[in-house]
Amino acid sequence: MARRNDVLALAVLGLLHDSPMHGYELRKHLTAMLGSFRALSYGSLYPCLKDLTARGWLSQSGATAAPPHALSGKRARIVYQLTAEGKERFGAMLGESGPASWDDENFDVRFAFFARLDADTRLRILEGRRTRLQERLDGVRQSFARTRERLDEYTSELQRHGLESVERDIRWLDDLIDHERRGSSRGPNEQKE
Amino acid sequence: MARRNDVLALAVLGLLHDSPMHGYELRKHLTAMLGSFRALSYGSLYPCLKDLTARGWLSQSGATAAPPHALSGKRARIVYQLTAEGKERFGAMLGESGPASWDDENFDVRFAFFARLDADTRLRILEGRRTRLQERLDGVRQSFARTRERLDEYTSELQRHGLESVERDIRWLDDLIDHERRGSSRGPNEQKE
DNA sequence: AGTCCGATGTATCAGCCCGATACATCGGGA
DNA sequence: TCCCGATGTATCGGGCTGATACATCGGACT
Repeated sequence: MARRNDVLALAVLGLLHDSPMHGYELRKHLTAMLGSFRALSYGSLYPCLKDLTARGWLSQSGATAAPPHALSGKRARIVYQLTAEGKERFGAMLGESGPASWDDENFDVRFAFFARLDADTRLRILEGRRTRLQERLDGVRQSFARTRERLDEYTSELQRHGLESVERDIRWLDDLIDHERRGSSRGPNEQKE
Repeated sequence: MARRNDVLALAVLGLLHDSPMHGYELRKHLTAMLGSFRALSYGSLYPCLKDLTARGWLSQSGATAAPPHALSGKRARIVYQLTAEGKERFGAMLGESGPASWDDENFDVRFAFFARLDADTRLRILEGRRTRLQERLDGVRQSFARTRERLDEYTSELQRHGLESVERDIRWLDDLIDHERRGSSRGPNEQKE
C-alpha cells in the first residue's frame, strides 16, 4: 500500500487511465487539475512514477505517443501507461471510503474521478464526507465558544468567517447528496450564475 | 531573517509578547489559534524556539512562571520571554506587506495580531490581500474557462464551488476594508480583556 | 496507602515533500 | 545563425510531520 503520497498516486493512475503520458505532460495535467492552488513538484512526481512502476501498476515505454506537434521521436521520453493490475488498484483505491481517504485535498482529487464510481458508492462517500465535516465543525465550534470572550474582534471575526465557510461546504454536500438521491440519471448542472 | 518557518516564528513572538511561556503551553495556544485545522508538531516548535533564542529575540529561564495550579517548581521547564530586540522584530515582521507575507495560512496567523497594527497598516494589508486574491481568482477562472468543456459534471461543479468560495472570501475582505475605512478615527474597538 | 493512568513537559529521529537546480534538446523568431 | 523559451528527465539539501522516547505530576479508584 502506497504510504507514499496516496493522493498523487491516485491522480496519476486516474490520468493514465485515460491515455498514456510522460512525466512532463502528467505534471501539466496535475497542476491544472488541483494545482490552481497547490503546485506539484517533480521531486515527488518522478519518485512516485518510479514507485508505481516498481509495484507493477505502470509500465514504461520510450515510444513517442503522439506529441502535440508532430515530432520525429528522437527526443528522450518515457511514456507511462496503466497495467491491468494498475487499473484494478485504481478502482479499489477510488472506491475506498476510509476516514482519511475522502478529506480535504484528498477529496478534491478523488472528486475529479467521481463520475467513474457507481451511484451507491458516490452516495456513500458523500455522506461519509458530510459526517466528518460536521464532526469537525462541531469541534471547532466548541473550541470557539470556549475561547470566545478572550479574543479581540478581528480574531473572532476570522473564526466566524471560517465557521461559515465550513457550514457552506456542508450545505454544498447536502445539495450533492440530495441530487444523487433524487435522479442519478441527470447531471447536477444547475449553475445559477 | 528566518527562512525557517516565518509564520511559526511570528506566532511564537506574538504569543510571548503577552506573557512568557514554555513550549508545551505555547503549543496549546498555537493549536488553539490556527490549529483547529492545522496541527503543529514539536518537531518544528522546539527547533524554532532554539533558533529564535540563538538570534537573541528570546531569552530562556528555568523559572516557574506561574503555572496554572500552584506548583512547587521542581518540574523541569524552560520559560521563554521576548527580549527588547524580539519585540522590535515582531513589530517589523507584523507590519510587512510583502507579496507572500499575507497570503493564505500566513494571513490567518497574522490576523490574530491584527489589532496591534495601526489603522493605516491594517487598511494597506487588507487591500493588498484583496488584490492578490482577486488576481488568483482571475487566474483560476481563466484556466477554468479554458478547460470547461472537457470536464465532467462533478469536476465542473467542484470548480464552481471553489470559485464561489474565493469570491466569498473577497467579499469578506471588502466588508472588512469598508469597516476599517468607516471607523478608522477611533480604532475599531480596542480589545476588552 | 498503594497504584495506575492521563496530562504535562522536553526532545529527537526517520521518512517524506518542496523548491531549486542541473542538464539537454527542440522549434521558432530576429 | 544564434539565442531563447518551452519541453523533458532527474537529483539534492533542507525543513516539516508524525511517531516515539523518557520522565514527572495530580488525581481517581480500590
